[in-house]
Amino acid sequence: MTKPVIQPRPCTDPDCRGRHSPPERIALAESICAGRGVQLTKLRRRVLELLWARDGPTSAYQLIEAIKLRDLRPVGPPTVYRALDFLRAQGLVSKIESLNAYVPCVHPEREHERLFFICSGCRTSVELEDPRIERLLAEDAAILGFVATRRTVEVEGVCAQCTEAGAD
Amino acid sequence: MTKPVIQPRPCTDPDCRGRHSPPERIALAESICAGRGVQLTKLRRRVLELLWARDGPTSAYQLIEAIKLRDLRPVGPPTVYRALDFLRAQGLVSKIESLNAYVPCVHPEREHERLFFICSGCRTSVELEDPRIERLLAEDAAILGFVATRRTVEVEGVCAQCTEAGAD
DNA sequence: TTGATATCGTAATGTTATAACGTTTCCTAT
DNA sequence: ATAGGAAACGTTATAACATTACGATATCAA
Repeated sequence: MTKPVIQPRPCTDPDCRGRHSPPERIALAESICAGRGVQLTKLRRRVLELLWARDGPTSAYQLIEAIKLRDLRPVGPPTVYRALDFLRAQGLVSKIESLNAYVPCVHPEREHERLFFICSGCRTSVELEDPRIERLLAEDAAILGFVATRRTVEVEGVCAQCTEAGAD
Repeated sequence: MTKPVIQPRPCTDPDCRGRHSPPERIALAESICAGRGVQLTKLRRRVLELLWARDGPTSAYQLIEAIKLRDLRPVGPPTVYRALDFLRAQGLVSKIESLNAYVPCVHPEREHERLFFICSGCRTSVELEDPRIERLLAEDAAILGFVATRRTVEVEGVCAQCTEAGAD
């Protein structure tokens, strides 16, 4: 049975070949967008960079704040939400529904569904792929005659480090 | 391999023995709460009844509207959110995170995790249990050393009826 | 250059959820 | 019965998240 591919930060995937620094993440995003004929504009790239610069799931309004503080001009909510919509559509960013927050995707070049493990101690999240779960969801959907378009799988709890630290 | 227990409305579970009319749902909730020594107050029961009276996931503010229209006194958001928190804690109601809306649980007496299939055509949802998915999530959590407390599994798409009707 | 399309800016508003604090209700011990 | 305490509820205000609507700008192809 296939082992799930574990992708915390830092990534433990042996296939990564070091594509982990922010510039490399952005370069990968650029190349993906170029290959698809869509534009990773300055603003969209900025939002993606900010997400990578953060420790955990980030709300749209935190992004607005970050841009206000560190950038040229302030932006309004629609501007950031449009950028997030684009990045989500390209699989570069995922929304954590249970937090109303956004995270950059670790391996956008693999067009897989993702699961998220969200620590309530340190407010970080870990992204995983598990094709076995995808298969079961597809099976259940088939039983219902349901045509699936999107999946949300989120597990809330306490990560190993926070458990050790006694925090929660 | 265990088949998932399918629980649409109307329920297809042969073990149900007809516990499906709203009064029976409420009676079941009453007995569960009594058994746990917690109170299903008038307001909490009212919110649960309203959820059962609806066709699909219902927002907190729709509940506030419904109470304003059909009941004695209007209530504020905190009142409804408190009732929802209680009902969720007792497993009588689930929140659909991807919709910010709430649904009554079909079989609260079974204390299982649930998955939801949400139709974007008719805006209804179907609740399922699939222990196999629970097992895989537990396994992935164990690999991460993650202690899980809550799960959210939601599949968005188009249900069989809406597919047939050509709607989407 | 012109027109078409995509992207972004801005103001206003809509929607979802919680904080803070006061009141009521109900149970229990005396 | 009644004082004390806990749980539930009411009320006002505000915080947090997201979208509508419309205009301005940029980009690119014909």
